[in-house]
Parts: sequence; structure tokens; C-alpha cells
Amino acid sequence: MEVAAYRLQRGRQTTLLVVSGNDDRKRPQAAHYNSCFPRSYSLSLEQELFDQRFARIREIAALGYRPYGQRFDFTETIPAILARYTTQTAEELDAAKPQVRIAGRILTIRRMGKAGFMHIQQSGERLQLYVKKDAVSENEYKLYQLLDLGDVIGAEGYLFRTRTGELSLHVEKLTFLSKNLLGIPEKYHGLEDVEIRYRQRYLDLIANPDVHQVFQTRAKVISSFRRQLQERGFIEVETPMMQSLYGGAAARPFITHHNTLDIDLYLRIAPELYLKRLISGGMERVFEINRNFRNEGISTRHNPEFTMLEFYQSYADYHDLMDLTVELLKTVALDATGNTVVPYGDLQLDFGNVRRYKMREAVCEFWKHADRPTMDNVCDPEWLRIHSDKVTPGEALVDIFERHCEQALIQPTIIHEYPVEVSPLAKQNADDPTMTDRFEIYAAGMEIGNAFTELNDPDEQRRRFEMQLAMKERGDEEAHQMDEDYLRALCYGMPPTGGEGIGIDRVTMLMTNSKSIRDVILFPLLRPEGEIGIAQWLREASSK
RNA sequence: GGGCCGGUAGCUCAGUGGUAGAGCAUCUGACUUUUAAUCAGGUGGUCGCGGGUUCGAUCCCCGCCCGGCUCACCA
Repeated sequence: MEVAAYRLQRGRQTTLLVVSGNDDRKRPQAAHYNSCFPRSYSLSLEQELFDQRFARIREIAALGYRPYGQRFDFTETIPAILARYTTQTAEELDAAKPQVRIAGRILTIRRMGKAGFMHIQQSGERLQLYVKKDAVSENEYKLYQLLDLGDVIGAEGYLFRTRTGELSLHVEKLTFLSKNLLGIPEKYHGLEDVEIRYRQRYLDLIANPDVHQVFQTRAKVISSFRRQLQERGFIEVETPMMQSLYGGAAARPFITHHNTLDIDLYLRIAPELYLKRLISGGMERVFEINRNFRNEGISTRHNPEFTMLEFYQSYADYHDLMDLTVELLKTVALDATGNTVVPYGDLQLDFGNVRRYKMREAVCEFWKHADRPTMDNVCDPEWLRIHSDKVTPGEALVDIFERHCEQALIQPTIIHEYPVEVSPLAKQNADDPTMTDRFEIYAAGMEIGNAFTELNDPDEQRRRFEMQLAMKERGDEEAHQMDEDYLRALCYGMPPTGGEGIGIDRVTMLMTNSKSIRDVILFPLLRPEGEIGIAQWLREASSK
């Protein structure tokens, strides 16, 4: 049989470059079906399977079931059943015969003559079903014989333990809820192909139950932060993601366009300047948990869109925030993992014991080479100049810290006192005007948070913006823009304030023992996939 | 962007300059407590794409696409 078919699982054909109508920038786009090189191939196995299952829809309907089902009342979720009955013995279950109604997706089938076993999965957890010809109606047994891996079903019966002791449902009623048309990944290895795991996260969730756990933990991390801040009187707000001026961080933005206003807008790189406008307006404690967008490289620690918690507390300073941060992280670790000591790779990260160092101390303490510097060295502009090619002593100090020390910060650590050059929005230290009242939190060699006493002197802020503009002149694409409305807000008088940002994705990496940020983001950014071709498969199958 | 590694059946993976392999899945048959069920038989491949070398390329060479790791950049 010859038909037009396209690759389904992996579209690895050339991505088409098309020129958009509005501008002349070339953008890669996923090709649409039928749009290029339709070629004839014999029917692939996968498509045969697809057609076969599509045809089975009619057989299921002929038995009186709706192939795409209807609402279904389950009495308990599978995770709840497993939790509740895990300690009950076979004898106890035989005596009680607990009656339950459950729903889930079929992941294994072992047919044995006139009976069989299946595992069905709900929320990443599995329960075994035992279907016996004698125990169900004739119609239900016919349905059972038509079931495919991946189908969604509902079942009712009583719980028991098999000879080998596995908690199972003795099925007395069976119903059909949704048809699967595509093969599911192998039962033993699951889905290993990282590309498919990220592109088709739904399939990853079906095949790899641990993934459910990762994202449940992520949700716990977020709700823990949210609850802790709310308990302390912080109000959750949402500020613009599309901004006509971008700021609040050192980063290059994404640009988008509003048609009616005919203006270019930037996707925000940080909510900071808007949150501080709210502080100026008298919302004394605010926080936002939302996405930031930075037009930069992708790595195991960077995704172009990432989730940041930012919070601001009026009348506080960075010392208060250090104490608060220690509490927040400790409680997040407890809420997310049940322990303040969290395994990460070969490491045990202790969020119950966060160390604190001044940046200059840290350079001396965590210097990874033999010629360990002294405190006099790290305060000496000459020494700094020799060890870095950065122009100013402050930039050099940070450069040296990041290159020689940052990776050594395995245990959760606060580094404070940052040079003024790299901190355009932070207040200067009262004793040392070359430094700011700022700190960052590190763990597993990774920056997870950044905080400072906010600069609220409008004239000093004006000078900092001008310093940034000079850096932009020199070619620094990440330097700040001048934001006059923000200056105006400061001119009304912003209370002394402490503010902090915490990278939710990175904290989640630590709490879920994930090596890559892509493992804690449901749909990480990937290049477009290209041809998929499934619409054509459906078209062909339904015309048969 | 640089370096390294990878892409072979739906999934997990072997493999070779000369007809393309296994397990699972799938199909047929047997089997009413199995569990990586078992047993017997069958189907299934543009070996990522394009070009080159060769009598012959999935294999060697070049280019490209997609992904991973890593460095750079960044949070």
C-alpha cells in the first residue's frame, strides 16, 4: 500500500525559513502539513497501529461505549488507595472486600486466557486490575478484549492481594473513557529520549511516573514561598510583562509589537522597578511570582523564560532579608522534601545551616588555587587589577569571585557586600561607599537569589542610571536604560526598603535533585519541530 | 557562538564497506492470581537530511538539521 506519510515521532527534516509579512527578519517556523515535499512511502508500522486502533473505536462504540467517554465518578484516586491500603494484609482485605471505583490509563496488560491483569496509572501511580471472565458481564469482557495500552478506562470492584501480595482491584464493572491511538513507550525502560521527553511532555508524564513527582514538588516550592510571605503580611501582585522600558536586571530583552498602538514592547527582564513603584505608593509588603524573559543563552541552568519570586518589604534592609531568606529556604526545604537536608547528586545540602560571608572574605575563604589571597589583597585595587581584566576594582572583585570561588559554594551560602558598579539599584554601604548593602544566595555552586537594601535616593539613582548609560555607550548591551517614571516615583519618597529575587526554577532543581533546569520546566524552549503529519493520519484513518 | 558526544523498527539498544539485528510493543494461536508473565508463529526499517569517495555507503569524507554535555554569556 502506498500512501503519503510523514514522520510522526521526530520531525527532523529541514526547518523552513519563511519571511514574515511585517518585517524582513527571517524566522524559523514549523512547517504545516502538506506544505512541502509530499512523498510516498509504504505504511509504517506506527501508522498501521494507528489505523488499527482508530478502527477499534467503532468496535468499542458497537458494544455501546462512547470511545471518548463521559464524566466518571471515582471513589478514590489511585495514589489515595495505595496510601490507604498499603498496610492491609490479604486476610484483612478478604474480610472487608473494600469496594472502590477508579479511573486511569492502561500501562500494562497481561492476558492469560479467560482472565488477565492490567496496571492503570493515575497521577503517576499505578494499581493492578484483575479482570476475570466470570466476574464481569459478557459485554464488559468483550470490551476488555478490545483494550489497548494507553487507553483510559474506569473500573469498579473490590480490593484484594494476589498470591504474590500485590494490592489489586478485582474488577466487577468496566467502562471505557478514552481511546489511545499511538503506541506508548516501552514498559521497562520508559521514555529515555530527552528530546521527546521535553517536546512531548505529555508522553513523558505517561511513561515516566517520577516526572509527576518533580512537578508536584515544584508546586510545593511555590506554595511554600507564597504561604510564608502571605503569613508575614506580603500581598501578591502582578505587574506588566510587556514593558515599553525594560530594567531591574542586567540582561537583553525580547522585543514584541502591539499593533493598535503601533509600538514595540519589551518582555520584562524583571518586575523590580514596578514592584518598587508599588512600595513608593504605600503597598508596604508586596511579592510577585511570575515569568521573566531574558534573551540569552540556554544551558542546564538557564531557560529564556524562567520563574522568579520577587518580594519587597518597606522599612527593612538587607540584614532583615538575610534572616528572612534563611527562614524561607529552610521552610521551603521542609515543605517540599520533608527535611532541611536535601540530597543533590552526591551532595547533601543543609538548608538548616546557611553560612554568611562578605564577598571579600569569600574570595579569601573559597579561593580554589594555592596562592590564597589575604584581606589586604582583596581590598587592594592593584591586586584586583592583576587578577582580572575588568576596568574598575569593583567589577574585578566580582569577576574574581565568580571565576575562582562561586563553584565552591556548595552548601547554602549567603555572600554579602557587593561593589557598587555591579549594583545599580542597591543602596551604598554607610561605611564603605564603594560597596552596596546587597547579598546573593548560592547553593550547589549556583546563584539562587539576589537581594539588597533598595536605593531610594532619586538623585543617586539618576547618577546610577547615567553610569549605566555610559556603560551602554561603551557597548554593554545589558546595561540599564534610564527610567524617568521610576525616578519620578522615587521623587515622591520611597520608604527605606529591602527587596529580593529568588529563582524558583533553580530552587526547584535543588529540591528535586534535577541536574538540568529543563527537568523542572514543563515545556522548556526548543527549536521548532517541523513536520508532524498526524492530521493526515487522522484524515486517512477516518476516511476508511 | 566554540569544543566533545549522539540520531538505526513505535520504545530501549546492538551492529557491519557487500541481503539490517535483539528485547519490549504490535498481529495470530495457547493459557482463569500474572507481574520485565510464559510458550509457538508472523508483521514492521528513506539506518536524521543532502552531497562526495567507491563496483557497492547505514558504516568512510564534507555540509546541513535536531538533541545532549561542556565552555563562553547570564540568574
